[in-house]
Amino acid sequence: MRASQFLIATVKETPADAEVISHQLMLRAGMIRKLAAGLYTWLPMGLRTLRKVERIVREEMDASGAQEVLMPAIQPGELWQESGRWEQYGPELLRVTDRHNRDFCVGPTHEEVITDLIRREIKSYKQLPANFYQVQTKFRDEIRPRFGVMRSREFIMKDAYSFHTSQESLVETYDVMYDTYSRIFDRLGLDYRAVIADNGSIGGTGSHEFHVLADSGEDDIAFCVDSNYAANVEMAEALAPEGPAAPTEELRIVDTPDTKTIDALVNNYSLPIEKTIKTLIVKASDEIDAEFVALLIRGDHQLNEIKAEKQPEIASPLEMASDDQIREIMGAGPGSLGPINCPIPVIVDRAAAACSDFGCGANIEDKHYFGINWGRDLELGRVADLRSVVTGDPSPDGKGTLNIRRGIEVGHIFQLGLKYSEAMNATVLDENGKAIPMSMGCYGIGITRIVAAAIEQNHDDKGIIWPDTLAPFTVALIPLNYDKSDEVKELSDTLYEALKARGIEVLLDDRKERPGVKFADMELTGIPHRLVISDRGIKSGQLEYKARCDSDSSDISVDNAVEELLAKLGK
RNA sequence: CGGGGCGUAGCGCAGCCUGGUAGCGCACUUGCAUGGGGUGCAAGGGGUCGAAGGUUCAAAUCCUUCCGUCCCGACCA
Repeated sequence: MRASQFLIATVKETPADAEVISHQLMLRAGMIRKLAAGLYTWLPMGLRTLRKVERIVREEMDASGAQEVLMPAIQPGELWQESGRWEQYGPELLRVTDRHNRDFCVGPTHEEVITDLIRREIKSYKQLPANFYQVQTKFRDEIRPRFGVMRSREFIMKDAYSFHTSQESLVETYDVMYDTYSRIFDRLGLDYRAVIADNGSIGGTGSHEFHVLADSGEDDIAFCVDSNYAANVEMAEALAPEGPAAPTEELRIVDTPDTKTIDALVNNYSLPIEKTIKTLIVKASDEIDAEFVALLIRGDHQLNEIKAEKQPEIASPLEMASDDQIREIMGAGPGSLGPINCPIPVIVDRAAAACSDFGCGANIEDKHYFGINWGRDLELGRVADLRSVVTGDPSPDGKGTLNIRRGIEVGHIFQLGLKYSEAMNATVLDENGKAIPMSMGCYGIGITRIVAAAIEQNHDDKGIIWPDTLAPFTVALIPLNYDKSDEVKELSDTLYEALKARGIEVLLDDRKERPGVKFADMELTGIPHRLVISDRGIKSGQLEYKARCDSDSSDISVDNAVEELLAKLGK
């Protein structure tokens, strides 16, 4: 491609509304333009990279045995009524009506459509298992679209759906997809983790999210530094520590005016924060004979709502007691609460249960107990895993310690089980001629989001640094004085044609621009290899080559330029 | 949804407080010079100041409403 014939829409200034680096660089490099909130046009420069991501995903999906289909973006509301999601889905589902006033939606996902297709087309167990995928535009009316294509309303997703006669078969395909996804993200050159995920409301048995590690991510990922264990922070189990140690202090009650927070307790009474315990009052579930439950968490730890909601005694969704309710039940306000003389059931976090000689509120205004020990001073209540893991906690797989980083979710694989097939009556006949609902799996990859995630991991102060696999062009030929020097023009054109003939994607920057402009644009857009063609170089017989990711340039001989350049590309 | 910020040329912004008919930088067009890191000089083109209503002799500026857009929030005792 000649740069003079290609829209190079680079800009020097960073648009004011771009917050994260990938969004800034995609705008500055002329990859995307915003049409409206959460809606983006892909310009030629961006689309070339988007297509590369798609191609890698297609190649690996095809290699896994999945078959490509293409389903409509607009879906009949009837199908969503049938699955029950027309009511469940909420305002994120963009609903429209046609001229006959019939309900439709712009598809945020395609379980209903594929299930409808398969129940019509597949009748026998002999046709299973089968896995169908598409690369297609989705629409989700996000509350808050942000970060450019990272969380947009319209986006391109690869979604796949598998069908089975048994759970075993589903797990088999699930494992194949797990490996396929790992290969895809390896080929994309991303630093990622396969994360054990919450099944959420969709139900089912197994689920992994694939997260690209980046500070701009929207999820906290706990992962083991010594093994491949990784989980959403909400999901990671906090193991029980050793303890408690034998008591060394006497129980005593202390006047603690103006001490309503853990910080104040630690600062005013030089108590180590691991020796403090906070008491949270939450609504009880219907299963027990109490209105509220007290949760005990170590002062330096945080309550994990998801874990708490899973406790049978606790109401789900989690609801904290109001200040007034707390005073009424406990006889003291927030900041002075504790387990001693506590009138309501208590659940103790594992780490709190391992504390000795600890301090907490006395259920009397402005008083705390210090030197508390379980067993000696009060009965230990039921112990449970209630807190979120923190950096340095032991890994639940017993193989090292946990680290926590932000992650961008770029893929999700999911064992759906019978949820849709039962709701929509998608059955096949088994060996005995009996109709059974098909087990289903679904597998998504955010194609557009991957482009942004890749930039988050591959950039410097000059711009994007594409790996060869994702770059819009592999080589930039930068002639200096292309319009004035016949020698430069001739050599540039010759090299351009020769490289094209060898299947290399070349951008020949034949624009009538100054060298600095061309260098800056090629660096901003992240083209991984560049070759400068100048009179000076021709005279000396050596052309300057530089890789985008290297700081130094090297020479390539004029006479053997194509072969030497191909060698640099590893071809 | 709650809170906050911002809407002035394609982009980045000033002007608004204290009303008097719009400006700067980049980009764009033309010319000359320059020609290995966003070059210089000169001359140009481009704006219903987000929209509607109001106050006023006069509104980008003050008031009201609406719209758009961005950020933050939706445990911690």
